[in-house]
Amino acid sequence: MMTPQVITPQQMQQILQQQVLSPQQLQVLLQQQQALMLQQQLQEFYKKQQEQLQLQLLQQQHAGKQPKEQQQVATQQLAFQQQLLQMQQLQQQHLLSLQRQGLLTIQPGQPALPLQPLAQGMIPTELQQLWKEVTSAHTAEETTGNNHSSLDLTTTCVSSSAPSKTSLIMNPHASTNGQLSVHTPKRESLSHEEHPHSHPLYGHGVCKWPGCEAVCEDFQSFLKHLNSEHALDDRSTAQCRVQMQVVQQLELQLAKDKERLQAMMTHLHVKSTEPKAAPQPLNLVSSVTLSKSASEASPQSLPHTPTTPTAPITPVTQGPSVITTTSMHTVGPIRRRYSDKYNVPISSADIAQNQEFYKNAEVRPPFTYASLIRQAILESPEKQLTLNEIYNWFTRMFAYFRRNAATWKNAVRHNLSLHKCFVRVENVKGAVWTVDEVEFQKRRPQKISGNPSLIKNMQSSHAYCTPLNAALQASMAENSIPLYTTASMGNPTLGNLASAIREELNGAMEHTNSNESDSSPGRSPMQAVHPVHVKEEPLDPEEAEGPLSLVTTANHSPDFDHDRDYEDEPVNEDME
DNA sequence: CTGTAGATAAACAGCA
DNA sequence: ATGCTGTTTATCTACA
Repeated sequence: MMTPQVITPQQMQQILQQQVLSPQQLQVLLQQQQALMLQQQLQEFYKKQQEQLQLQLLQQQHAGKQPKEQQQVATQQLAFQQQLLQMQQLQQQHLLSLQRQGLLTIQPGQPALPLQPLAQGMIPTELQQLWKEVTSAHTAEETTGNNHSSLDLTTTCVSSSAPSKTSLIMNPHASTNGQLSVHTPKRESLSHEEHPHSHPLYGHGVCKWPGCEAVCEDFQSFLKHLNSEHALDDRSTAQCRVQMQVVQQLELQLAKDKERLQAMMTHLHVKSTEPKAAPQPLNLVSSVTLSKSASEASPQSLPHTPTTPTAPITPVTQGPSVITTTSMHTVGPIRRRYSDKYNVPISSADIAQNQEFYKNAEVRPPFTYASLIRQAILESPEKQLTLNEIYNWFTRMFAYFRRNAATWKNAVRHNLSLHKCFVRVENVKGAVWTVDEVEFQKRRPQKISGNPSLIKNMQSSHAYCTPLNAALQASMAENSIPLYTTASMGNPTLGNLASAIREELNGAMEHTNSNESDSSPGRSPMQAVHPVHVKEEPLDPEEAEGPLSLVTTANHSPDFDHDRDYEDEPVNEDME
């Protein structure tokens, strides 16, 4: 059973679901899978990236001579670059996740192999760096961790079920338990890299254990916290599993994006000089950007991209990524508008991925304040939140909102006051804010004009079941987007985020729906995303399967309180 | 060009 | 006095 062979996601899910194996066994299994997949993926990825870059260079040379074609090509390239960036991001995230949990350790000899030859020219510096860190972290952990492996998953894991796991170490916090004070600097916290105490689970003065984020003044208190709050128990184990799920989702997403990238490359190889591509940019843009980003995919907004609205491009790294041509790393006050909505991610996997992404990367979420506030409120058990709880939600869910508190908090208050859809309700313990769903929908009545019947449908249907369901249903109806009911419902966070995102999609979708739903030959933007099919069973097994209930239990375990300490940014936040 | 919506900034009042 | 909460106004930008 432990043969290091890549099993299918379904199999993995099955195993996870049935829980026939002990958590430890599962983890070991997952490690294997992840390490294997990761290696494969990275190899492929680098190959493709290299190819692509060469292709782009060629194209650029050609395009320089043919002004007319240049535009198309440029557009395609932009989309393409986005895709690649996304891939990078995904890779980074993936590695980060694995690394953060200590799930990933790579055999010292192996990882460099596919990299070395490429390293000279093409590999993004951050990836190289990452590899170095991963490998060095491995050796560090291996040498130190072996000496005093205290009570942690590794110990139990290795001793109980997988004695032969020498190449893969699953070790969430061996180093911390073992008083390893100087840890290999992790890319995770760029701004903290100079700090002597750096830990993948510690950054910005908060514990980065998934869903925790307790404030720890210094590294010592963090260690204490880690040992007391995240010792080996059911909860930690569950959370660990959840994190594995997250990683798995990322992997799935990565696989899909790779496919897409492949298709794009194939397409460009074959047709890059074909004149037919004239109307293409539009379709290309809509489908591609829908999946992610590329505000610059629109030719008009040339050097202007004020920030990186949605593109999961972590500012985590120092060097600009190789393919980036424009400055993609600014994170500042910006004004994003509807254009952003075209960039909104769509699939369930995207959502999961992005949720995790926004939690960790200081990238501005592509949603309006109103949508976010609504989301926060709808996510709450009672569908009502105090202002402070809303603040907390923002900081919890989006790394971006862990800074510039004065600005966005003001904006939140402003939005609460301004929009009729937010209703203040006097409560025993003060005032809470609720959402008037009808009002919220009213905000842009004409926008859905492309589909009047759907509006009625939705408005009557969401009448007043739970706001969440209403929102989801409405969104589903409006956008004809398949909703992975099990997944979304299983996990309020994902579900609601999904609904938020779909909400934001309204505008964009209405567009594409009314204007071009059938104008694109084989791939309308919607189809490009997913086959239409509403609720119930998870669609293609790679998508939404998975015991998301797991996520729920872990993320919302009874004693899981995150509203505890979300004072603004953990004080000393004045980087930049 | 105009209207609308969102983001941001800021002034201000009420309250604890 | 201070900080938080909530309201309101103004300005700017993006977009249809």
